[in-house]
Amino acid sequence: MRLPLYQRALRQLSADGIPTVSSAELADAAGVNAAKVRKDLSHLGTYGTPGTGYDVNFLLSQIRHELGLDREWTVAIIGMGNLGHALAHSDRFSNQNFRNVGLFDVDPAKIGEEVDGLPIRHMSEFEQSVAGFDPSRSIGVIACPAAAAQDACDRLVGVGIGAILNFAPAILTVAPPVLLRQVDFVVELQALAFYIVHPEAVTGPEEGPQPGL
Amino acid sequence: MRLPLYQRALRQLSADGIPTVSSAELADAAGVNAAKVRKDLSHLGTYGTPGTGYDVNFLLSQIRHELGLDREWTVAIIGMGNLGHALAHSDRFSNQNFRNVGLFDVDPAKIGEEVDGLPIRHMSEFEQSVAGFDPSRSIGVIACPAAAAQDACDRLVGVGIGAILNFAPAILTVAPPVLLRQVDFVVELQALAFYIVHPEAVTGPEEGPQPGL
DNA sequence: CATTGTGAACGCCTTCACAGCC
DNA sequence: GGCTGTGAAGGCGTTCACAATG
Repeated sequence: MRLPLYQRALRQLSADGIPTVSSAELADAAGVNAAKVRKDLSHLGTYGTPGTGYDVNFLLSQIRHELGLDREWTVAIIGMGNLGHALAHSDRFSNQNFRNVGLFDVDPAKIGEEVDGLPIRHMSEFEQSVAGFDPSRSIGVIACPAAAAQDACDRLVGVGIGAILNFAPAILTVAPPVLLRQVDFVVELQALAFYIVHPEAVTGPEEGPQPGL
Repeated sequence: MRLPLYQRALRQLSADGIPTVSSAELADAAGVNAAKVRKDLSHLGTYGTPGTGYDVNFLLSQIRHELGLDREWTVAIIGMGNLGHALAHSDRFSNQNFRNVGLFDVDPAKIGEEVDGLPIRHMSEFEQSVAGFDPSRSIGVIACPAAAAQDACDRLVGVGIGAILNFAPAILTVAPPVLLRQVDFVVELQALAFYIVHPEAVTGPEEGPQPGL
C-alpha cells in the first residue's frame, strides 16, 4: 500500500504551505509514478480538480481517515534492546497517532527503566497490562531475540491484539484474523546483495528494487 | 525475492541434521506455499528429486551462491543512534558474510566509542575510509535522522557504493545503477492500521499483508 | 507412490492514452 | 491549456493441474 507514502509527502507539502499538488508532483515526492497516484487516489473518491490538481490539506485529511490515523492507535513493544529503544524513544510514534502503552522485557536490569516517561515492565505483567486499552485496536511490536519471538507472538495473539509487526528473524505463525507483517534487516541486505550480483533482475527502470513497501 | 527466506529455513533444517525437504515442508518453514517454492527453485536449476525432495545442504549452497553469500559483503552504517547500534551490535551480520567496516556519526559524544571492536568515526572521515575495501561490493545503511538522510545518501553514492538500505523516514533519490531499498517503521505501522480498518482488503487467505519482503 | 518441474489459466497491478472538465 | 479520472491493453506473478520421474 502506498497511502502511507502519499500521507508523508502531503504532510511535508502542507507544512511548506503549498495549497495544491498535481499527480505528477505528488508522484515525485512519494517516489512513484503519476499514473499510479491517480489510480490509487481515484479508488478513494473523486478528490481532484482537472487543470489544478488536488487540495493538499483536504487530500491529506482523507488519506489520514482512510489509514485510520484520525483515531489513536496503541502500541506495545516486546523486547527493549537497542532496537526496542530505537522504536520506543523515537518521536515518530507520537507525531502520527501511535502511542506507546507498554514496553516489556525479561532482563531484570532493564525493568523499571523509563523511556519517554513509560516504564519497562517484566513480561510476566504483560497479560494484566491490556486492561487499560482495546487490544483489537492495538499493534504489538516484536523486537526480542528470534528464540523468544514465537512465544511473544502467541501471547500477543492471546490477548486479542489487532496486528503484529515482527522484527525478529523468525517465521511466525498466527491465527487469523490477526495481521502479521515481517521486517528483517538481514533479508533486506541479502536482497540487495542479490540485485548487485544480478543487475539484470532489477525491474524498475531506475529506482531499484522496491517490490515491497 | 524469497530466496533469503528459503536460505534461512534451510539453515535451520541443516543445523537440525535434516537431509532432505519436500517443497511443501520448505514452504511451511519459509511461510509461503509449495507451488511458489517449486517455481522459484526451478528458476535456479533442476536441483530436486521427484519422490524425494531437495537435498538440504546442496540446495542451501546453491541459494547462498545465488545470493552472493559465498563472498563477503562489507557494510557501512551512517548514524549510530539506537537503531545504528542495534544494527551494528547484532551478531546477524557476522553470521551471514556481512561485515561492518565503517560506523559513522556527527555527534562528538559518540566518536571513538567502540562497537564490537570497531570505532565510531566522524562523517568527515567518511570519504577517506573507503580506501580499504571495494565500495561497489558494499552496502551503505542510513540510520540517521531524516533531515540528514539525503546528504548521507549522496555521499554514499559519491564513493561508488553498490547499494543503499535506508531506515530514515525520507524519500531518497539516487543515480542508477545504485540500488536503493527503503524500510520505514511508521509506514509499516500505518499499513497494519489500514488493514485493521479495512479487513476486506487483506488479500492472502490467512497470513495477512505481506506484499513486500 | 510421493514429489518434482512446468505449461496453461487466472487474476492483479501497472501503464497507456484519451475523453472530459476546469 | 493543464490536469484528472478511467477504460483498455499489457505484463508479471501466482496458482492449478498433471505428465514425467526416481
